[in-house]
Amino acid sequence: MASPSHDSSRLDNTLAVIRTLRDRGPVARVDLGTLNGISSATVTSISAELLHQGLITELPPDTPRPNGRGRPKTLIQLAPEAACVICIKLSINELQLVVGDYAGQMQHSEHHAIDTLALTADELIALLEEKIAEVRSTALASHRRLVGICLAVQGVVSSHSGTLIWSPALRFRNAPLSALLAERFDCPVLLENDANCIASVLAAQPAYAGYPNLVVIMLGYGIGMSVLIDGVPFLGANGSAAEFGHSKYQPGGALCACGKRGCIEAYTSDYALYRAASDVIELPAGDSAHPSEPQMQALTQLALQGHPEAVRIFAEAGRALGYGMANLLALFNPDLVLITGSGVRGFTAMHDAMQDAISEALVTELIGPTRIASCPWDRDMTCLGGIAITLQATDPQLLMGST
Amino acid sequence: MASPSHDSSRLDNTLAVIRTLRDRGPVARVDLGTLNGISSATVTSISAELLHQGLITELPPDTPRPNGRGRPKTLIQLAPEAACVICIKLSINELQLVVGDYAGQMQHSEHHAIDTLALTADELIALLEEKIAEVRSTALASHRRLVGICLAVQGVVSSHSGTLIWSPALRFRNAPLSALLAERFDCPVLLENDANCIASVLAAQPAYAGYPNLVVIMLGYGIGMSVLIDGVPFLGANGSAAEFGHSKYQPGGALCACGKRGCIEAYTSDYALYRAASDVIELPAGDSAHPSEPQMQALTQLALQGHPEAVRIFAEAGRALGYGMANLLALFNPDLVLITGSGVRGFTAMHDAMQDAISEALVTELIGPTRIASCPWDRDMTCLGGIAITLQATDPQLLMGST
DNA sequence: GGTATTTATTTTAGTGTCTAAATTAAATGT
DNA sequence: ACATTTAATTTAGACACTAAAATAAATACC
Repeated sequence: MASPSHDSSRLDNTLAVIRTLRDRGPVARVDLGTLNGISSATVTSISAELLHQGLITELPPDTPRPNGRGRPKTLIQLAPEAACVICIKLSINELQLVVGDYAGQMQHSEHHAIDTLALTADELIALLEEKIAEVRSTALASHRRLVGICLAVQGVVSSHSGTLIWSPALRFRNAPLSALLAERFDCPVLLENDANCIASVLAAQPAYAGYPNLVVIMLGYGIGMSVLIDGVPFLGANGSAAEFGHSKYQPGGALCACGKRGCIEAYTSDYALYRAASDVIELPAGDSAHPSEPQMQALTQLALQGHPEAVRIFAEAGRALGYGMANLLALFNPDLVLITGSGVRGFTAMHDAMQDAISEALVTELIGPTRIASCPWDRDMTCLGGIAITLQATDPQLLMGST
Repeated sequence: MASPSHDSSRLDNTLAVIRTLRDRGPVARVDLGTLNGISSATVTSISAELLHQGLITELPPDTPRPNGRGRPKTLIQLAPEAACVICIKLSINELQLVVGDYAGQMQHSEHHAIDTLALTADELIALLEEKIAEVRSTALASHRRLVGICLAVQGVVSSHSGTLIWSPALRFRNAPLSALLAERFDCPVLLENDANCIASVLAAQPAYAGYPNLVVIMLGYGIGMSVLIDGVPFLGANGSAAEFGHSKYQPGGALCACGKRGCIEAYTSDYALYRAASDVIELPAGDSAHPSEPQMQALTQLALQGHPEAVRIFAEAGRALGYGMANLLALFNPDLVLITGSGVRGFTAMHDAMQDAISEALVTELIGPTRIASCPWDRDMTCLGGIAITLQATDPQLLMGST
């Protein structure tokens, strides 16, 4: 219950300094002090230590910087080569591998088209081992060590235990991925939900700072969500919190990929939209259960141009989204809901029906002050987020280890 | 973003000691050390200070206690008279006033039958001022000072700003209650949701320890909920989070007291059950929009005894509750859901339909490890919780003030 | 009954971390 | 050249914690 503090303040302050440097690039010692509420004497002491460990470097004093009167600031920055992490994004039919440096920047990225639904658990592990080993050997040429690996997976994961519980990209379930890879590569392997990775990146952006309760909804092949409370993803008991896509719109309603009926996802996801449309509209050929990006763009265009059936389908999707959102507002009362993911392409066509549904569902007192906004989709955000999360998680060990 | 620690560890440790004493009664210094992970030298130092301030006392050494070998433990305990708090529970047609001592025990309790729905905001404030003033004068005869007042209200409150946003017990809205009373009585006035008060009490019970993500649902005239994450109520942006009663079961469904349709409350609350029943069953006379406890008990008896219409109505309520619960499981993934409130009297009659609805709504992966249990209803829990919350909130000032 | 043993509490000595203030460093302005 | 400004470092001191030693207060055993 109660569990107070020993003297962990040096570690806390060091981590805060590193985090500030990672979030904002080169910063001077004075500013590190004011930003983190510590004296510059302490910053001097901390940075001396980090300099000694090779985790940071001073920028050469001749670097162009805004000068005024007085002694110029000496900016310090994280040493990119001090460490690296590998992030693997696993989504339906695609594997993305990315190398991030100690400053959190993406150094290398590669995509592989994989028939993920055909893989067994063992085949997936073998594939991951192979790809990671390749990427690692090149990464280690320019970085001192590999401090962590992140698996960013669409679906339900138990971050704490490192077990993949269920993913729409895979046929098998309950696979303890982290443990096996951690042993093979001798470093921590984090298993993260893709939406949490994306949300972490968005939350760090200045535009979305100052929203302590942030909900991020990802529209796409499925519907993902992340709830950040003071910047920390809310995970729940076993990591399967924030499964917005499978919260209910209509008991006994449309069939969802999960096998149940009436989920928001069964109305608002790519496959749901395409399924509803292919009955009544002539659309590009292809796998209608797993519509491709061009297929979805064609459908979305129809809706945006006013095709009556397409308009109706997107409105119904928006209505389901709105009812789901009403539950979010009632239960989480967030400061901000951000809607992103590849499915934002059609958000304009859903927006009005969504707003109407929210007003229909909730009295104004319960809608509260929540701001709802959409946000352009950048496919690399997942891995950037995975890198940031992994570096932050492994920093304590890195600091302790090199003492 | 980042905001690390100064040297607040003395305050933290002192608060932890006080909290342990409040939760567990008299404890020896050694045990305070091990329970809180601090050395007993530190406990000696902290308790010397608290003794000096008169906030704790040592128990006389002859007090009967389990003896073994070695020097006997000297138990210390909070001094009840060091301070007091007043907690007022405002619910429909009733006002309860309670005085709590510094050890968190209830010292005095009184109930007043009030036609709350007839009150204007000004009349409520006047009434509260009068009642609080009375109770305070007697409380101050035996306690050194009044450190805080707690208003535990059924409905939506903004704890941070001290504004009552909406309550089913009152006709007016958006009343800044805390500020006015705080000025009048010259002490902090906390505004809390009644469900959060109850949940805090339950979470402190040993039986429910070890559930970091705890959801408490209160069935009764309305439906309340509290989400505790590591023992702390989740409030959201303006305090109106956890409005489970107004999350949706059926778009366009039954009419709710809030004016919208399809809320869980419109199926599962006392008034909803009684409304559904009074159409088809002969029931005791009375205000069917605000059924009394005897009225509800009569109806519940019918369902438990197998009256077909009553059974059907409770099953439908259970189904709505189950669908709502499914959303909770998907979105919060709690370790434990506790169902309490006066409405637990009918929980047995809802249980099976609730479980069926959950299975119908969610795949097992998303139901996860959550345990669902009911818990007997004790009407005094609200004020006990309000006292505990208020003491905990005001302890820092009390410590700083008397330095 | 006296002494050893056990356990609780307090005292002592020492460490780590922080800050304010003083000092040093490195620029610009006049 | 020298005053001014701002940054970074050094110094001196305060606080809080812990481990270990000392003290206190009981029981156990002979």
